[in-house]
Amino acid sequence: MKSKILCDNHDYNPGQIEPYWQKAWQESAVYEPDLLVVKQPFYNLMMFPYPSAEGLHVGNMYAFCGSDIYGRFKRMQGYDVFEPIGLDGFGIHSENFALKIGQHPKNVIRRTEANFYRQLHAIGNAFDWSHRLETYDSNYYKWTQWIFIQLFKNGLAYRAKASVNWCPSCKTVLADEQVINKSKVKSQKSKVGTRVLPGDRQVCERCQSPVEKRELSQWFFKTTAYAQRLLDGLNKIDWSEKVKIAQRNWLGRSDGVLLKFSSDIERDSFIEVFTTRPDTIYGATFLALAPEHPSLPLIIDKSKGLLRQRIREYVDYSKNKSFEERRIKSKTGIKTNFHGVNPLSGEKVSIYIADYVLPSYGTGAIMGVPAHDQRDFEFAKEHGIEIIEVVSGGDISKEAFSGEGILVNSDKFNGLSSNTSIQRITQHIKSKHIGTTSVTWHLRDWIISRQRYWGSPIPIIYCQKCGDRGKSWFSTKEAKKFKILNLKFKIEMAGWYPVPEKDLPVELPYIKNFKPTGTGVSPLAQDPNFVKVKCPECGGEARRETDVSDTFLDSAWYFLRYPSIGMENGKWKMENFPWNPEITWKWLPVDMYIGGAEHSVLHLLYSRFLWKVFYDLGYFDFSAKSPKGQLGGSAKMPVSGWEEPFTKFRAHGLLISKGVKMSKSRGNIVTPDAYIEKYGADTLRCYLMFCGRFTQGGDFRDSGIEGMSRFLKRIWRLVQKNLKLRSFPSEKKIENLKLRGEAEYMMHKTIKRVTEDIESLDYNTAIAALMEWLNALEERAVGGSESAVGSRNKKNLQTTNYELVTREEVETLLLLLAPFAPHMTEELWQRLRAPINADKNQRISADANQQKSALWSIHQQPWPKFDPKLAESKKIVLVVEVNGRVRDKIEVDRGIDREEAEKLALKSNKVTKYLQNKRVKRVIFVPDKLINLVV
RNA sequence: GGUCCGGUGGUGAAAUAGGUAUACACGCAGCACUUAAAAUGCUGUCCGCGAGAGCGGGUGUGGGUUCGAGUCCCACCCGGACCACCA
Repeated sequence: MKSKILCDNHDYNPGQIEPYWQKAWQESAVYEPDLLVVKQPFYNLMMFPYPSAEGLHVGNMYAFCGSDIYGRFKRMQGYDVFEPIGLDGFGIHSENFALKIGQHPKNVIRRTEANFYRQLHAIGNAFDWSHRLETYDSNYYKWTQWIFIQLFKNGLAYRAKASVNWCPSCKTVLADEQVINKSKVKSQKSKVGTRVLPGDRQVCERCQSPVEKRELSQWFFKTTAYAQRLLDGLNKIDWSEKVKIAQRNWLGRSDGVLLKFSSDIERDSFIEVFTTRPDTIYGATFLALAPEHPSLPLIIDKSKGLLRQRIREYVDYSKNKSFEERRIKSKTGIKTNFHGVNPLSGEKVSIYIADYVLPSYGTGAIMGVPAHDQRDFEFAKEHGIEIIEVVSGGDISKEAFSGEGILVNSDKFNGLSSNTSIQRITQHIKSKHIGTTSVTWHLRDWIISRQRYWGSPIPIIYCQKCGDRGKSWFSTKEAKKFKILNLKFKIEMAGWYPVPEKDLPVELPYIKNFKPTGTGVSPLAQDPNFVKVKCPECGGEARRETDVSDTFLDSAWYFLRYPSIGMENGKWKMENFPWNPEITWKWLPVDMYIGGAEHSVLHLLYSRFLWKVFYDLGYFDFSAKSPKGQLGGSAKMPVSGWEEPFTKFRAHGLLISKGVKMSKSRGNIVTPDAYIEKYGADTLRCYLMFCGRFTQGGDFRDSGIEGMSRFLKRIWRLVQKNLKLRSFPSEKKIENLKLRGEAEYMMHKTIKRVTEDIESLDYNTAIAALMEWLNALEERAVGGSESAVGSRNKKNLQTTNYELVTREEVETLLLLLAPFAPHMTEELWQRLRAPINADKNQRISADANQQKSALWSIHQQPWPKFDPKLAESKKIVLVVEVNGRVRDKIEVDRGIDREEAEKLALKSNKVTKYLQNKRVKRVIFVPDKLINLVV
């Protein structure tokens, strides 16, 4: 390592300092803990970016810096912090960007990768660059494919027909997250008076055409099998409450009953419905089936003449209807000639087909209770169906009453409250065997397939020959080791085989015309060399699956991969298993995860799902008996156990610009590069964190950053002058100076505030605390007050006021600021620590040996400690109120008792003026805060 | 329509087991330094009345609880985020 030459200029020059220390840190691996050896692992993770656009904007930097500050803080607290970084480069975002600029994704990604990593270096985060990963690297997606295969073999990945979002203009399937509400678009364009109305259009994010539905065969992951555990697990983890709520809502557990209405469609047939309101069953005056309901073919078959024709037309019409039409407010539907019988009232009710009934929720059929459900109410009005009130409390002539009330028109349940009757009726239904209690979820299975190019090819092979004979992987010898007992599943999967694991990865071929085809087939289908493959079972001609997997699959496990990268040891080799057992045991689950709230329900839910699958499949079983190998090193005992991947998660707020959200369409995206160039990364980092509370976001304005620049310059000057003006021969003495009084209190108070504020991510107030302390230190330096420090040479004091700031204070200030401004504090720290050349009375550069010593950097120093007693002032301002109004403030000793406080309060003229000789009826005394005299 | 979060000076924002509202910073004004400007430093800066001490008002609106409410409760208005015909 070359000798470090410390910059000796007086001026703060971030352009010179920052690259210098970034290089030095990397050369001596300050941020690269030995994952196998270190004792106190702390996995500090931030959501990795998708390099889709023109580069990182300050919103991204905001998130990364916030995470980095926490990691640096933890490192100084003695943890061995691992803070990896990578790129989520596969997926529609990146592909769309490539389409937009008319270049191939494989070429674009090389440029964006370089640009992203350049920006990520420039911001000065404590990344461990030796563990980076890119999801589009075949060394990575090999294992994404492997994961797909494990799910397939365990019956958790299956193929089925499903309606998906289809954009007729872009001619492609869209992910759910690419379908947006038109009203949103409007309100973005003109802020004036647009309101979000119900039933707004669902449009394509890119071209704004209305999105349609299409029935396509898709691969699914069975997330619904884990619904209950995904819900239960939320209680074990320390996450932002709003994210937990969002997940609970998305999982959407509804408790209700499944109820059978006997029907005359066929002999002994029935229509089953789900309801959460069994108390309203007596008011069910019709049944409505989704057009996709399984009994539709039979109904059409058994209907006659014109009606048959009309039902068929209606079903076709609604199935192909765009979302826009189907979401329209009017409730369309058609009456069949069939009937059901209300199992409680015994009334005969008509069966309708109505497309406001969703096929994918509940049973795809509902009992219509117009009096107590608004949608049913509208439908009944339109179709002249009887409306019977069974819960009193509303006015059902105007609208449905969905609240709770007292039951009427409900036979023997009349007079009961909704709550009681729900229990009683449910009991009744169960005892009569006409229904059961049931749980329905909003969560649906995860559609994995994407008919796009830029993704990980789904590693599955289809063999027509085997399929015709009803054979599949599930009829192979290997499959017997797995417990897939569902016969129907085996039949449905006929012809499908996973790619043999030894053949992974299935490389994404270079396809010149990577544009979405519009035929519902991925562009990969164009490449015969890719498609043509031998059947792994019969050896005959077969074809590959040409869809790629959803990019959310790539990002659902990346954090498991990071620590293992480049860590081949013992029995574990990268090509054997995706994560090193020893390392994984030691480093996972993630200790702190920071990311955007926009991923509350997608990424964070998918990650939890996969993790639970891995757990069930024994991939975290690293015990000696496990086939995965023996365990070594010291393991951490995760607080949340091994069933959750992220022990702690905090959502950062949204950084807005000039009052509104940053977006391309508004043209208010701020890129960090120019700011780093002008002010330096440290200033930008501090300013970003000062904009507002980290978990709530902030407003980025150019004017504000100037103030932060001033703050850092003042720190620089304080330390620099303190260093320069200090006479070296007496340095020893200065070091021994003891703080006392106000100065001591200020220091301990500031350490306390900064420590607590960083822990709770309130970085803005942590910086404010540092500013307040700096103000106090400067005041002392300029004012020359002697009282703050121990005995001093008075003569010396006149010329060297900056010496009034002690070494201890200067060092503490730098340590507290280090997570926020890592480069500048490092430079000043090294200057303070540089040895002195006695002859020249100058500091000399630290040499290579010194900096090679294990803990040379400021970022490796222990975090300052505070004494809780010293962090409290000796004196406090006691507020004196009369009848709850502030009348005086008196300075008293901390810990003053009630009697003493009252005595002092009554001495104050300002107070007695308001008492006017009236008798004090009551005295409220809040220790060390206030005394309130009530007259 | 649902769920959640927020609404505090000219601006970004502090302060919640109920206890000094506006910390910290920006901006602005005045002053110092300068030939001048920049930079820097100092002083002032919630609003109204007042020369001043001081008095009164004030945390989206209207009520309530309390000795005391930015904070808790009820109703409403506005903004944002996420979800959305979920039975």
